[in-house]
This record gives sequence, structure tokens and C-alpha cells, in this order.
Amino acid sequence: MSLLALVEYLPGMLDQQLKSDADLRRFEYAVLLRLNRTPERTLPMLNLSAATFGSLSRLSHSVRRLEARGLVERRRKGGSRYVTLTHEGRHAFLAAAPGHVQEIRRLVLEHLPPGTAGDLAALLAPVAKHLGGIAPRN
Amino acid sequence: MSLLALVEYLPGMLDQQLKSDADLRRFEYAVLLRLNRTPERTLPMLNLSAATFGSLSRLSHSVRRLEARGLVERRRKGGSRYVTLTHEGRHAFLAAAPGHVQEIRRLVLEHLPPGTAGDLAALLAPVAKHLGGIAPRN
DNA sequence: AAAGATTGATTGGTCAATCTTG
DNA sequence: CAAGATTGACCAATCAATCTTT
Repeated sequence: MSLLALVEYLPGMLDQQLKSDADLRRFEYAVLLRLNRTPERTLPMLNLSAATFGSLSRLSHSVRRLEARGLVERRRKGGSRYVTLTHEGRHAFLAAAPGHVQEIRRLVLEHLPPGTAGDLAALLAPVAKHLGGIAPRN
Repeated sequence: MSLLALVEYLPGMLDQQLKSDADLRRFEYAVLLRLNRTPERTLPMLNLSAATFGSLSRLSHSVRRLEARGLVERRRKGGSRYVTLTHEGRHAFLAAAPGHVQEIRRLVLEHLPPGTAGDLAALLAPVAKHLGGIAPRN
């Protein structure tokens, strides 16, 4: 039940913080984060959708908006579409990251019994793995 | 990170199951559940919104739809509005519950290391309590 | 035809403004 | 006026249908 409460509360609260501090949705932040972690700051849509836990359709809409804001660029190459983080996008991500990490710390990590973050990770890792395995790939 | 993955995946998957098996959203299910647990199957909007982790506005929209489907009724009493589960609503809930519980078991509980469900609850309880305490009451 | 990606319609949620009752 | 509740405009996610490149 606590897990379900978290699942209900957390997304909304994280969204609010990101929106008011950086004008980004959680999902948009995840897109920028993944691109920034990648050597060429570039990924094909399909990989990006897997890395962000989102459907291709959701990603496509989201990337269109991010491109309109100048935070990413798209180019076609073969049967795939590559998305690249722009300088402006990188700046937006770097500006948003500390506040967001801090918010997660404030909302979650600080309230775990001391020293149990690793235990929590160990419990949830197999669940996350399973969900990732059966998630709808649309 | 596993927790964040859960928070991304779970809601969508639970919604899908509920929608296809019972034509209900997660939040609507929560509304029916709470009303069903209550002696007179009746609660004022404000209490119901707290019990379902939702804003008053969200609840209001949601209850309007549920009423249109005959699953709940509303009546005004003093400064408050009371929502009551109808027979039809109770049936819908009872029909949906086993499948939903089963889905949670299948997605989450079965993949926790055996005997650790209690540990997980112990870790997350203070976090859930904190989030409940600072959740926006709009 | 298949894989990758996009689009458009619909719908649920959020936010801010508003209504209603005590 | 304050508390409880509703409304409407807007935005993002979902779903199904479609387009494009190999």
C-alpha cells in the first residue's frame, strides 16, 4: 500500500517541481538526460523510447515540442530518425538537474531509514527488471 | 533508480489492466474502493479526495463521470456534497477487484525476494507518510 | 511487407477562476 | 468572507490509423 501511495504521489510532485523550476515535464527531462549521457548526444527514436520508459508515440509528440523549443534536433538517417541534444538543450538540462535531484532526495531518500537506500534498491531491482521486460512496446 | 522505473511503469500498466477488464481508471477504482469500505458507502468530497490521493478538482471531474455511468450518486447536505456508491457501482467494484489485486500481485509482489514484502513496506511507510503530509490540498 | 516513426482524435488531469452554502 | 466544490480552458498521454524507408 505504501508503494501504491508513492506511485500516486511522486509523479505529480516531481512534475510540479520540474515545471515550476525548469518548465519541463518529467518525461522531457528524461529525454534530455538520456541524450546528455550519450557520447554523441544522439540516439534513434526507438532506443530513446526504451531508455525513457515511454511509447514511441509519446516520445514523438514530446520530441516535436522539444524541437520547437530548440532543445533537440532531428535528422533522418536510413530507416531511423536520430535525435540530438542541442547546446541550448544541454544548458536546459544542466540547469534543471541539480534541483530535480535535490527534490528526489528531499521527497524520498531523506525519509528512508538511514543506510537502507541500498536495501530498497535490492528489493525493487527485480521488480523493475520484470516490468521493463513486459512493458508495451508500441 | 529502480523506484523511479516503477513509478514510471506501474501506473500505466495498472491503468491498462483496469481499463480493458473493467473500463475503469485507476483513480475511479480508488474512488469506488474507498466508498465501498465505508459504513454507509458514503463520503463527503473532501474526505474522499484525501483518501484517494487526488485533488478536489480531479475528484469532481471523476465523480461527474461516474455519476453519469450510474456508479455513484451525489447529494448536497449543508456545506458539503456527499457521494454514495450505488448498487451498480458496488457491482462494478466487486467485479473489478479480484483482477486488479491479481495484477498487482503479478507485477510486483511475485517479483520481490520471498518474504520481503514486509521489509519493503517498512522502508516505504515513512516516505509515503511524508508525501501524504506535504501533498497539495487543492 | 516490415520496421521505425508520425499524426490526429479523444480523453483525463491540472490550474485558475468561479459558484454556493453557512 | 471562508470552506467546500465545480467549471472551463488548456495540455499531455493514449490509441489506432497512417506514412516512410529499406
